[in-house]
Amino acid sequence: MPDPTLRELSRRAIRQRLGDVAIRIFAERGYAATTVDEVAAAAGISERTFFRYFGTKDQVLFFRADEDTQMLVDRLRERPVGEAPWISLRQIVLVSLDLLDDEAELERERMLRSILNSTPELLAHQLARVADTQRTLGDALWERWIAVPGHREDDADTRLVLRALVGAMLGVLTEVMMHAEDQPPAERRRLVRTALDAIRPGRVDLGGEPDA
Amino acid sequence: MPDPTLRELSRRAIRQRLGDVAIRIFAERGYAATTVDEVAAAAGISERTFFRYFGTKDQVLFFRADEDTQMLVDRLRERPVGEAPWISLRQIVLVSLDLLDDEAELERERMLRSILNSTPELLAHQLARVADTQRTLGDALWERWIAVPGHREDDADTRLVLRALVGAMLGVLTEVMMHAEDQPPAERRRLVRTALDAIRPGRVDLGGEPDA
DNA sequence: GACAATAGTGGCAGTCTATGACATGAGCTC
DNA sequence: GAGCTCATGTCATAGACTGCCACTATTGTC
Repeated sequence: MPDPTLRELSRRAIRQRLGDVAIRIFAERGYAATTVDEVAAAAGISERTFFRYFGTKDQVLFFRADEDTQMLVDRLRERPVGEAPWISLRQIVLVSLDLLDDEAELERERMLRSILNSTPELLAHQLARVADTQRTLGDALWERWIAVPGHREDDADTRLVLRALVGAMLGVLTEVMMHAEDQPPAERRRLVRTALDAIRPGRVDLGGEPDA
Repeated sequence: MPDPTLRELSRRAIRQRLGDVAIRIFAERGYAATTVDEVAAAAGISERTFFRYFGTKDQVLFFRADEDTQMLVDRLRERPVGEAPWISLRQIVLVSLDLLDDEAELERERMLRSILNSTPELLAHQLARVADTQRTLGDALWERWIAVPGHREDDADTRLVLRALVGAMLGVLTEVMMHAEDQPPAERRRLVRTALDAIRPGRVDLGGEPDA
């Protein structure tokens, strides 16, 4: 990022501000009961301009999550080539949970979850996003897999298994985030770690049984 | 059903007709490009009345799927008590695939899939529905499990495993339906059967390794 | 620094989904 | 058939979006 031009800075700032304002108002008065106009006004812009930043009312709640997905993929790419897939996954997930150590971030996550849980339409959107993350991470894992000498590009079975691995991991993550939402960050981290270890794959080349 | 009163008959007929008309028009002209008013008019009713049959525009595409879920649960309840969960699941899924032998039903499923795949919002709705089916079937499976003498109601591990079983099964089903949509029914049935056998659980009391 | 090209903004009108209120007319109970 | 309930249509309205146009701010060029 060489040139954070003034326009670009302003754009990011307004996006951020809209995101913060929206999540707070939605949490207070409810998602359906809040109009886009109210959110825009609270952020100091017109309704028309809101829709130039976010295509729809709900996107204002999810743009941060898009960044999270990208962060997971980036971190995955930073892991050493040849590391067993399950180990890589476990690592990047546990690191990303550290975000919740930040008090403000934790509070934000709480509000977001309460909004999502009380609006079926948003929950559906969330599921679609998880499915998307699963696909993206699965592809990235596969790219890394076939980059290892000796691994074949036509190993369809393993490709499927890798997708399943991501699915299992995200499944655990969602389960814990949904059903242990009141637990402190440390406890949630422990739960995730325990669950991940419980379902680790049998195949050693995938990262199973590292201590056997 | 003792008394299919005239009103009730009419209501069902109109619902059915709306569903058929809507899916056809959406497939022809696109979901977003078609207004509710057009669908209602094509079915011979007013827009206002459409919303008395379906709360939202997209519900007209999913009410049949709701019936399918109910059918799965009903069929599960008809299986002998004490049958291993995985066997029961495999059975009811394979039987339900027979629906696609009906030419009209197959064509309908094709149109529906094409509409869903070209509208992210509908795909999200679909995912939410699958999640819901998973919960419902998981609960039903659990009810049957604890009805067996010797099985304990506080066996949280097994309860989780049962949910995971349903998740795995629905995962396979969705995967095949999405990625083998052009295959004839017999081939799809074969794929599902193969995949289900490949991922059957290890624990014998769940229905794994029946032929070992 | 002046200038033109480019991009962001608000206001306005209009479409579409969805809902409440009301009147009318069909079916249902006795 | 009288009285009742329920379904429907019409009308009006809120709220999410979108296209259009005029206006202002920023950028790049000389």
